[in-house]
Amino acid sequence: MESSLTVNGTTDSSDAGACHAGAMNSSLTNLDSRENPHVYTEDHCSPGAPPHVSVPAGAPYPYQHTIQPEMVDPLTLRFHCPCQSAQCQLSYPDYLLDPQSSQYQLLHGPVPAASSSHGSLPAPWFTNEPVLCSMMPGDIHNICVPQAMDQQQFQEGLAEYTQPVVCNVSGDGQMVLVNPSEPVYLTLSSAPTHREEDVSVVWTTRQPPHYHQAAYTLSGQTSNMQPQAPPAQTAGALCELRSRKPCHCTRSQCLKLYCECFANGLMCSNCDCSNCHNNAEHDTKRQKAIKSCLGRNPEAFRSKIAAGPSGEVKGWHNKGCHCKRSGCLKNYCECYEANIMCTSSCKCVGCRNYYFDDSEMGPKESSVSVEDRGSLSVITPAVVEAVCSCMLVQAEGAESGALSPPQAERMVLVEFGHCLSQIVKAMFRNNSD
DNA sequence: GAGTTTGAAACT
DNA sequence: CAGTTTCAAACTC
Repeated sequence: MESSLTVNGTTDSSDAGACHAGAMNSSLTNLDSRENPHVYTEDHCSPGAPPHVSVPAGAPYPYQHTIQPEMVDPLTLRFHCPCQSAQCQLSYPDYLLDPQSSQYQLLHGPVPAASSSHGSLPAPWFTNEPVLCSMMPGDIHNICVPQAMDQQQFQEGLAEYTQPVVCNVSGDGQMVLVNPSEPVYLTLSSAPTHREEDVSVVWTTRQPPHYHQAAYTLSGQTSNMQPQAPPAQTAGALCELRSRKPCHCTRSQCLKLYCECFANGLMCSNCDCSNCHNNAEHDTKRQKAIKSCLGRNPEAFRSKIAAGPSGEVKGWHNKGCHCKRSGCLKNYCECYEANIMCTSSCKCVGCRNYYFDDSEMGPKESSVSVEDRGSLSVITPAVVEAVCSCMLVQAEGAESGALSPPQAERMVLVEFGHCLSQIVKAMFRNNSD
């Protein structure tokens, strides 16, 4: 998962030095789950990518801070320490880490829902990575509960988890901590997000007196997360989701990725589909279909749109589009539809959906000659930021190593050379396509 | 609303 | 992995 937060505790001071090629080639990402899952640093190699660790957890370290709720950036859902130090290393608070005293734990590794006896829980929808603030709004379906499950099913299902789940939810800054060892019946309410047709999810409970769940809202004007009283119940609906457009499938039984509901990890509800099997009544078949899709592509249910450089939703298409006739200027194009520009990952023909310095222009307004596209599609804002980050890492490394200014300058320039080399290679690849 | 176009997903 | 078919959404009239 190209998630934003990661976690590990490997001592690896070479990470920073290893920044250049990896960051440029993989274009931001690479979750780096290693031994100690509890500490992470901001990643300066690849904006939007998971931070990784260069100092072991528990080691005395002046820049190590504990995550506080107010550190969550309401827009990016990432943690930002107020110390602003490039070397800052954040660790999860004790209440999330201590399995003895805490009702919460971080969830690591695949959720064992696949072994669920009744098979009702959506194992493939759960991320394989730690989920606390590591998910983008578009990933909300990763923690969705099948909407047709009744209370008993839901409780039975959750009871099978041995670890509580810490869920980060919605682009509105909602975060929910759920303890499945004392499961409660969750309901969901929705709120409008950046796209009118999208709906983000807010988990709430029916307020059992002892429920171990906390919902926090980051209101627009305040940076402090305050416990939020559960909103009014949305009786019945366990899962309201983004992209709640009804599908019109006729032949796929809504059990293939052609079906947008299925592709979003949703059961069909109020759709115009025929012969639909994407519902609780056909759960066995549905689970089989999910497995089948994951067999073909383990990332099948992940959002195709990666986060942008600062973690915002707008970023780039993971696989890239393959448009041939639309010029990537119609909604047939997945990039255009997501209001993002095509990148070097795309294999489109005659693309006109790319960035040109028309400043405020988005992908749907900008224009530039097709000939320039090869280079422009390589030097995306993400790449520029990645280059800057890599150079910054070198500068910081030089600083911490007490190198002389000329030596530091040299390190930075060498790094820049590495990055430039990668960019040029990418341009040639692009132009030769 | 019917028919056409389009490109992703699925299949071979 | 490339080519073909299937599919459903987007688009046009």
